[in-house]
Amino acid sequence: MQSIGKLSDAVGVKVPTIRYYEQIGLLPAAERSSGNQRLYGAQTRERLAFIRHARDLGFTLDAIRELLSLSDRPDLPCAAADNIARRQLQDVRRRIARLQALQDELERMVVQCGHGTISDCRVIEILGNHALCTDEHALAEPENARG
Amino acid sequence: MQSIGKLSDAVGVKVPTIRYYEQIGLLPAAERSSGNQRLYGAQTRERLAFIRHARDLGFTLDAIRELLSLSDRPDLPCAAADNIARRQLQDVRRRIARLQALQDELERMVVQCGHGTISDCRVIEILGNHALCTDEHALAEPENARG
DNA sequence: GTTAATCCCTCTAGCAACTAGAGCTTCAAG
DNA sequence: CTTGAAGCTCTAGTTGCTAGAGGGATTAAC
Repeated sequence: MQSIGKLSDAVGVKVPTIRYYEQIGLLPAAERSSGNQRLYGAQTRERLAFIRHARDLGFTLDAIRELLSLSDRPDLPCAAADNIARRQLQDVRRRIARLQALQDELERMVVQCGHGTISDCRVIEILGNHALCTDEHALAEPENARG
Repeated sequence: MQSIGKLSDAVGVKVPTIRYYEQIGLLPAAERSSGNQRLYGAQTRERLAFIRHARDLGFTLDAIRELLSLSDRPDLPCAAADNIARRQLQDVRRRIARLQALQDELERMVVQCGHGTISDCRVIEILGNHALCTDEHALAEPENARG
């Protein structure tokens, strides 16, 4: 059994974050030592590694909760988990496309800098102008919850 | 001059969000009608459109504040802006790299999913197992402030 | 010219997903 | 057996919004 600090080091999730995950029910309430300190076994460590990895990949805690509940019932069809992944993939592709456009503009700006003033740069114009957006971007539904 | 509601519809930013941007100083204090309601002209509308797109691209409000400080002073020599632009570009490149790794992994998941039950599905396994990560992903520095 | 619907106002409180700090207890190394 | 790190609980702060209460303004219909 590991202390919370060792678990933190092993998995790469900060101590308060682990406690937070327990608090919101993503991790089960940990066993306690005689002195009331949390103790973790392999199972919880794996679960935490799963959570950490999914967070790194941009999954919300709600999506992770969903995935974890699925993994507890492996007899269900795969489609549910697949749907979550597909939704994430769509979002990621959209973000990459937009960032690519911005990267192009910023690169051009940096190149052009040194030959004039900011007013020559098109970054502001590009970002302010709907007409210059890609179709994908222009049609994007209102985005939220990126907090 | 537009009411806040029309502006909201035109730009695709919710009314309370516009007021919030004013509150934190991203937008100037709006003109008011005789009845104390906010009125907006083309200039603020463009500024808001800029903010919206930059947010869509994943920039923090602080980064946007910086970019806006460029457009607020287009007479500055590019040398002054060069630094900011380069830093933003670095950030964009890092973002793209991370998202690309994420995209690859999600694509792999979706391909491998789709037959059978969750027990056959590798989404859970892939997310739980660091060894299956791409190098890029495995080496990613801890991400934060996504909340 | 009034009434109803719909906007708009300010203010406070809440969300996700943490993070930081205070003030105290427990553990492990020397 | 001390001392310093690590743990505990609790509260409050962060970012970027979002929702609601309780009221005033504007507009469209009658």
